[in-house]
Amino acid sequence: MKARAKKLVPYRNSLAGALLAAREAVMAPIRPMLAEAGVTEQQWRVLRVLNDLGPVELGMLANSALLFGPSVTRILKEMVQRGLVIRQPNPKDGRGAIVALSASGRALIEETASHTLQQLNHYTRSFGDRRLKKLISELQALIAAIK
Amino acid sequence: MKARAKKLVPYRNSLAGALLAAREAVMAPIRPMLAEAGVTEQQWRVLRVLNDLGPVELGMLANSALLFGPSVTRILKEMVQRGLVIRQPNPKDGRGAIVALSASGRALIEETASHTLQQLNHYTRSFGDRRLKKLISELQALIAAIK
DNA sequence: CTCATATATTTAACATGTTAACTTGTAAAG
DNA sequence: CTTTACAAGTTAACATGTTAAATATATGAG
Repeated sequence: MKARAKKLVPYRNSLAGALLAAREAVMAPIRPMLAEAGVTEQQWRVLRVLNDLGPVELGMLANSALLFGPSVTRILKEMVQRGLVIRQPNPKDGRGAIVALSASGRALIEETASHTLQQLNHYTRSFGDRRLKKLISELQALIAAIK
Repeated sequence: MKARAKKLVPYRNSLAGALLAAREAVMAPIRPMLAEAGVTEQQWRVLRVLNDLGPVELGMLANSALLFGPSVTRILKEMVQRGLVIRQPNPKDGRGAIVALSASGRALIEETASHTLQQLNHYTRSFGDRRLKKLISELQALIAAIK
């Protein structure tokens, strides 16, 4: 018998391992689409969150897009230059800033979403629409349970 | 009437967003434990996979630990120096190498797992043992479905 | 055997993740 | 007011992610 730590299951069967593997499997076909549109996965998250929330402060953006503050600073620097987002000082707070989608950022979302949603359709056909919705709600329930 | 393209849901309700958020929530309490043991999350994945599989080639290790080849090269360089793993040329293939756990690597796993498994217990108590197992198997089914 | 092609790993280059320290502005006692 | 504590972003430093190119060896066709 091979000496193996007693209760550890194989990594792919672990919670963290399954989550990471699933995320990788889901994103693998989507990343090329984002590359086609000229955005990284993180830039895409920023665009989506701005699309969800409208103009927001950087801290809120970072939390919502699951990014760190320094990453947001860096990522926004380029996105502002490319004209995808607009950044303005926060009139309510001299320390902070407000970021919002530009028209061209919005256009990029529209165009790219048409491709990624097609891929999502493929997932729902393979896995089941209801089943996929259930999986997502269970993930959210897990997050709520362990917080 | 033609089927209309579905709209983008809020990022946290998307499949990729829920997977990323769940992974982050699960790992947040575990990362400090790994830091305590002196390993990064990626080094921990390497140790776990070696524990699962025994001595393996680098390519297999990279795939199993969900790492890229260059990352494995870099990570192993330090782990070999620290004596956590042992690296030897592959007698069957002059290009490759074989990596295996050292005794101290195995000891680190044993000790750290006792902490991480305790945290996992907390998850199962909050979320339900059966429910958690079901979630993991659904994640694996999703991976299989979209491959 | 020799050439062409494929595979395993490394190196290099740059983007992002991650933590800590720093800067500036806000808020609240006193 | 002024002092002190806190909060928002940035900068800096280093590890890892990620792709492409380079190196070395293996394999198969002729």
